[in-house]
Amino acid sequence: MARKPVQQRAKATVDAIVEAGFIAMAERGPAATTTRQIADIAGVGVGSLYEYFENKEEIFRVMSERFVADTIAMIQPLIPTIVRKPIKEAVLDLLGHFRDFLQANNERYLKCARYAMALDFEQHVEPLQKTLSELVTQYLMHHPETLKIRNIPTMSYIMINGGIYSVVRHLCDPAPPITFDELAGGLADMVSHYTEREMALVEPQ
Amino acid sequence: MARKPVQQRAKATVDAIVEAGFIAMAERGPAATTTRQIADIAGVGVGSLYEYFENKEEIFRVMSERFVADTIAMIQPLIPTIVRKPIKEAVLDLLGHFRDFLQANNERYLKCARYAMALDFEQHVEPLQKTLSELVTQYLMHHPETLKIRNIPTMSYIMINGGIYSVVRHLCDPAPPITFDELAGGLADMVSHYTEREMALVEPQ
DNA sequence: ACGCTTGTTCGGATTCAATTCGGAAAATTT
DNA sequence: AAATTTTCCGAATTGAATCCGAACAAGCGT
Repeated sequence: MARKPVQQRAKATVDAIVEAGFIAMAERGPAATTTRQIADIAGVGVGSLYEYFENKEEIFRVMSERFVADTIAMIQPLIPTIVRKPIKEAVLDLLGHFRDFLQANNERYLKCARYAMALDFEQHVEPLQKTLSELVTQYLMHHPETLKIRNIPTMSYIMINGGIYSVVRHLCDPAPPITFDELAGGLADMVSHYTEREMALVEPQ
Repeated sequence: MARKPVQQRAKATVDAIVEAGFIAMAERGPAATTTRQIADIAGVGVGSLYEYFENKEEIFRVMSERFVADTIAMIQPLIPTIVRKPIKEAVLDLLGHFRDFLQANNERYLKCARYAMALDFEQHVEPLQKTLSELVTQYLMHHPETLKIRNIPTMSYIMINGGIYSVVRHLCDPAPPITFDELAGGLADMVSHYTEREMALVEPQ
């Protein structure tokens, strides 16, 4: 950000620009949105964009950050409930909330996720990964028997990355080969089967 | 493509442009490559780009298509060998080849995959998905006992999407939290455990 | 080999979006 | 209410993408 807004009026301008960024991106996609469009939607002059943002990229960057922060804020309060559920229900619950979140406001965040996963690829989603890792850790602590599972960091990595991508990809697909419930159920089965099999393998020793 | 090259000379020009596209993309990333750079690397005038490509985007599109086609050509001959192996080895084998393929030529295709997954998101990778689905089908036919598994299309969808993304993401990450071998082993365990657990569940009936 | 048609190359001219800049307007401070 | 700081703006600049028509090369029938 080139300059910090100090007056109330300026803060409103910054908000309007970011908001306009979401609207423009949802309408035409990130590549096709111009600075003039964003400025028009926000109701400010083009020059104003550059008072608070280095360039167009930074507007998208701030949008990504807000998206990730909102996602985390959505997940955090779910954690206490989720960690007490059986594994399969826990996954289904989390995925259901995630889908609703992505689709809210005319899929604002779904479109953003698609973009965030594209350009940044790791930069901004990292805090989200961290939150989900935290969720996994807490889940394991609530289910001590699962602590025997090997390779927990690896499986966590796979499920978080693969899971997020599969869901975003699926929701973006206008003609998906499977339903969302099948996908969610599949991911839940994947986790629960892995857990059960691992525990069965370790038990005999 | 605006026009088809009919003479040999023109075909060479088209090839040089696509080749230059790969080089420029590997050096600076897709967003920072200009038409002039591509033209300079290819050793042609900027105007020549537009003889055979509608616009810069189309150059990237053709690159994506070539990448996917090459990936498929890499996988096809592996199928007969892979389908005869135990599930875990089969996955490890496939992933190893995939990694080597992505990293060849100074990671040319890895950089391309990152981009292909970004903008297109489904358009051009679809043939690859199809090839991998075919591989799964053939694998199942060589291991009839696995046909009892439920939700095969769903699991196939998850493993293909989540697997490709996890691997590409991991290879792009300059400081990955786990090693590639751990990732590959984890994916292989994921598949094999799921398979074993599903077969155990269906057996008793 | 020669003229004619078609295919190819090129780089300057054009278009369009991103970014800059300097001054006007609004808010805040003195 | 003057001075100072903050904010806003849109015309001007910059640079990249794209167009275009002239010049060059290849194929082809005679």
